[in-house]
Amino acid sequence: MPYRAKTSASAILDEARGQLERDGADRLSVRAVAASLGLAPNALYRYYADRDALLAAVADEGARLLLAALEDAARGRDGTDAVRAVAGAYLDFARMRPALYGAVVAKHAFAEGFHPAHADLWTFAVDLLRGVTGEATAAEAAVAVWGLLHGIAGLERAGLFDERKPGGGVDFGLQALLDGLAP
Amino acid sequence: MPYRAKTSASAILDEARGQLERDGADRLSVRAVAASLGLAPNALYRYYADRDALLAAVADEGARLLLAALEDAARGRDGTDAVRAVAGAYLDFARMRPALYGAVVAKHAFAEGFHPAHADLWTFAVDLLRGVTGEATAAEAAVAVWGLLHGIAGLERAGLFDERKPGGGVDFGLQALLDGLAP
DNA sequence: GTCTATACTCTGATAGAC
DNA sequence: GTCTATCAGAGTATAGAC
Repeated sequence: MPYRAKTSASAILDEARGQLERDGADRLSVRAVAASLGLAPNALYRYYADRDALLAAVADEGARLLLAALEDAARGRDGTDAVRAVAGAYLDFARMRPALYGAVVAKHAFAEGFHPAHADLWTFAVDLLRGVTGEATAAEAAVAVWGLLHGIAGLERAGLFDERKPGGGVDFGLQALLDGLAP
Repeated sequence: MPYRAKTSASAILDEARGQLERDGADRLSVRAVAASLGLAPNALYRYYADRDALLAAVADEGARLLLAALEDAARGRDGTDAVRAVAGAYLDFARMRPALYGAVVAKHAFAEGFHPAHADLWTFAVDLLRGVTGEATAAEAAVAVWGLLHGIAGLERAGLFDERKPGGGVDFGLQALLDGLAP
């Protein structure tokens, strides 16, 4: 074996995630990742088919990290308390790791192929809302709550609240939605 | 005047919007737009400083089109009826013109510089919700409703609902939120 | 003042040698 | 599994034709 492995899929993934979080998803470059690892410009193609595959792997890793943060927030709570705590953790994640969050919820993040971590996120959300609405409408409620959080995060990132920030707009909306969802 | 103008800012904008809606924002190329207009690869730089400026112009145009669609939907209605009609029009716009919608709500769409069309969208949303909640909490309610719609649109685009579609998840969430907002 | 020609750098990607 | 070499395409800067 004239050429021994100098890297690994996980080392590449770590470096790619770092660059994505630092510079944004748009500027994630296969070549830059390779250079940071001391490799030839195309060495990564042994591990990931193309740039999109690398991005998808970063997104899956991000979904795992997000789920872990949400589970932490929910531990020891239930009902609307749990939802409120999870909502805070969700928005914190979106605020503190915007590029990684963007990759998690990017176009086709859920649909394309099989993404176990994304499926786990969805299962977690439905389980969480089951404690508020009961079994019958848990899925619909999960869509609503997740939608509200995702939307708030997106509008925040787009800068809608920069100057005309309505104090506590997030809590207000979540409270109203939980009121409306109460059985 | 030895050289008559072969193009104009609005012709460039139209062609750019067409290519963005056809191929997606990622693949909007200054060179391709120039080629479609029969110009040299870099002729557009007389009209737009760089690719980002062109993209911002397309986003502003998109915000104008979205606002027009929402105003159409609201005409002749008020209260929760108006909100429901506008919500339908909003999601239709996001579904039928996904790339343009994405440009309207993209990162820094609202914050960076002065975007009159985006400000008009925000004003419209607050006016709309004032008819439901009254003056005191109209802004917070607008954040909540817009957030819900934006989030649902984003999760739809990401493919969350592709196979486990909860029937009428959107209507369910909007209804719950309106219930919670009712004074 | 408007467009063309040219060139530079960076990107993703492929082919084939070792 | 990694390398070198190479390609096509992108954004963009500059110089100059008219």
